Amino acid sequence: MPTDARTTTRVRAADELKHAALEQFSTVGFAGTSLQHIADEAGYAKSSVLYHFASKEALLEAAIEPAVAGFEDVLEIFLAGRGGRRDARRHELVDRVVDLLLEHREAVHVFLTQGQSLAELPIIARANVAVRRLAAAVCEERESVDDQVRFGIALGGAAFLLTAGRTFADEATMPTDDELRDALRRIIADILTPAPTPSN
Amino acid sequence: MPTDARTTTRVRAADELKHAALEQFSTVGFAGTSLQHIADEAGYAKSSVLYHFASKEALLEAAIEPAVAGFEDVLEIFLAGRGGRRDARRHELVDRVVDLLLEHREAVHVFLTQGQSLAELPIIARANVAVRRLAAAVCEERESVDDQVRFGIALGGAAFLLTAGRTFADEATMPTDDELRDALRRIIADILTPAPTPSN
DNA sequence: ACGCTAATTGACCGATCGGTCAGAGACTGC
DNA sequence: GCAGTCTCTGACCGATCGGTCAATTAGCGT
Repeated sequence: MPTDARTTTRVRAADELKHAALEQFSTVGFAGTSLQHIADEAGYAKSSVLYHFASKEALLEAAIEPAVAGFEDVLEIFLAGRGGRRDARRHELVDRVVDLLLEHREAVHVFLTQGQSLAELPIIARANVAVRRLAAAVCEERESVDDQVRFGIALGGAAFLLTAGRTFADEATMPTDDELRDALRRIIADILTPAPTPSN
Repeated sequence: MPTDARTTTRVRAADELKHAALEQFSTVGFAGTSLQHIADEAGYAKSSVLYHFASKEALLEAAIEPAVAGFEDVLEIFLAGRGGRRDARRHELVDRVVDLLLEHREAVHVFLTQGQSLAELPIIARANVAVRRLAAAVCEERESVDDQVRFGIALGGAAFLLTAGRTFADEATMPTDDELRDALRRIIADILTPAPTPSN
């Protein structure tokens, strides 16, 4: 059993590597990222990356697993919940998903935009299942084209905004995360509710 | 001056390569795509790719330039237009952008999601400028956080839906492009119009 | 039939890829 | 002080990367 000092050292190195890896995976893609570059960014040698993680795929899994687990948790909470009206439950779901997006924005961007090409990796397959179940839960029995489009735009759009969107943000007008959280909660709930006639 | 047969042959080869390249660039990313794989997909040798295009970067430029030019055109039409109310002009802009997204979905996905990491390439820099100008045009003088978020979600979400979104689409429920066009026009216009009070 | 050019290809180049391995320091418990 | 373990590293491996080049094939006008 390792000592505290050892544990923190090991954990810190692994965390630094995961963080550097996520940044690269979400901007240049998994296939386009080299272990050498990740190591350089984090201040280690390439061999050190493969000491802490068995392979490039294992590093990806370790980096995005918390985000995938978060989606699964949020989904189960929503599916298990019986109390409250449908509106309230859905608002809760949106709030939780927005929190997830803000906390794990890079990881979510990775498995949303590369879920196709990396589908053979178990962790990505898990993420794809979670996203599909989330879509089914949000659209419920209504499976019209509009509902699918609204869900896809809301989820993909939020993920885009929080990562790639920074490319197009004006110089000093970058909103804080709290401003973003507030805006995203309102706007996404708005998008998923198809402009109901006010008396509905 | 080449003959018709020669021209069509040359054009067809270049088009096949551009099409194969776009599919790879939009799914695994520019850095993660190899010329060898592009050549294999299109049925040519790697040397042939570099015969038709001076470099990997030149291939990217040739593949996405029409999409970038389309954005620039749509933007200028919108900025030059004086007639009609603001609503009508904005609806026209949305319709044209949706058409662009449907026609050039892969190219748009490329420069939206990789505009950060490829910013040093001239064609990508051009695309980034066009997107920024489009954002400014849509939000006009109103530069609230909400407006920026709505624009980012609408554009990024639509691009996501049309490419990566297929990963999560249910088996046989894939809508046709015409259904998508119709839904996108209505929903995006809806998203960009911040839930006006009905009597407004 | 001939020469010319466009189109395509395989062989090859240096660099970099993901991954292996033996060993060098650093720190632990004894 | 010493053995043991954890962390980290450079040297090295076969494969693949983007790119060059000379040679081959095919089709054109004359």
